[in-house]
Amino acid sequence: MKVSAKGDYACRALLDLALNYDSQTPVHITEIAERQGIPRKYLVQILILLKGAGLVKSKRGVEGGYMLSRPPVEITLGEVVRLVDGPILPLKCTMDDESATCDRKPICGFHPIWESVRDSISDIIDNLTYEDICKRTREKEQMYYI
Amino acid sequence: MKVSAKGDYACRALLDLALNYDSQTPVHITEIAERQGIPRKYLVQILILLKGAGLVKSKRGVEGGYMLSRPPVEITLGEVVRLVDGPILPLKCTMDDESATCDRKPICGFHPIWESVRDSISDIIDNLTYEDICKRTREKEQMYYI
DNA sequence: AGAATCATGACCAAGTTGGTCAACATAGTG
DNA sequence: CACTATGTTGACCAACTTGGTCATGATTCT
Repeated sequence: MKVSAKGDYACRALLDLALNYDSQTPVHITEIAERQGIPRKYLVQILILLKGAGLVKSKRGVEGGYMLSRPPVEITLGEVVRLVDGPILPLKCTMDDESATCDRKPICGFHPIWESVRDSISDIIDNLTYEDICKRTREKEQMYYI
Repeated sequence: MKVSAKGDYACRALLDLALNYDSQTPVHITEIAERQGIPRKYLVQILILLKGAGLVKSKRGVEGGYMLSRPPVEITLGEVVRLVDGPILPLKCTMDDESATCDRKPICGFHPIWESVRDSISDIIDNLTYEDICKRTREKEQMYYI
């Protein structure tokens, strides 16, 4: 698996929005950027990508900003990572893409190994929703401030 | 985790040598390259890297070539992948490197998540030796030829 | 109208990837 | 010794990716 800086930024930006989900008011980019330590101009691109995928929606104008378009419980970490950074474990051998299957597949001893690696990653990130992550974050914040 | 083409080549080249380990004779580059479908000139660099790490040893001259410097049971897949492609899950957040720890670590909800992903990958590849992989490969070859 | 904000596309420097090529060193053979 | 097959090394390179910046629009609210 690879999680690029961009992927990390996307995950954190979504967490920021998820923590704000209940208020039903948009958060604007500058706030997210400052709170999460993400370059503002770069964050713009990332949010546009997330919007294109239907994860967030935006509101223009003075009181504008971004908000989650689905409740946090319906967004998994795996969805976000795959959207931004592409397939988990991008090795020709393991791509399900019919065009790129490697011809050694039937005799390649590594094939089932890479698949099991990929599956064990998926198990974790596909079963983790932003609700879980919010909960963890709030717990951590509490511990930190007491 | 990321497994580049180079990493894949290294894994396969070592498998080729591991399958030949019992004969105690060196295999030369061209053979490995042809059997595994690796560009010959590129394979040279990879083998030099593996030699530098003490995984293989070489013999020059007419009957020269490469051979494993340790029995297959003492080489894990994790060792190879980390050597060629660097740390599993290279995200600042998860680097144990003391210089690069992210300052949000104590409150970052993602930190433990990435760590558990990394650990579950390590569990698989660090407990898999080239002896296991040889065995799997031989079984597959049998099935294929019958 | 004007201010605040999102939207879009062009651009860019630096690093990584996946190689190739030429020249040299060494070991075995006749 | 000379020759040849092989390993060794280092320079080089094109293409792509990463992680951004910048200028300019387009909306929306007041």
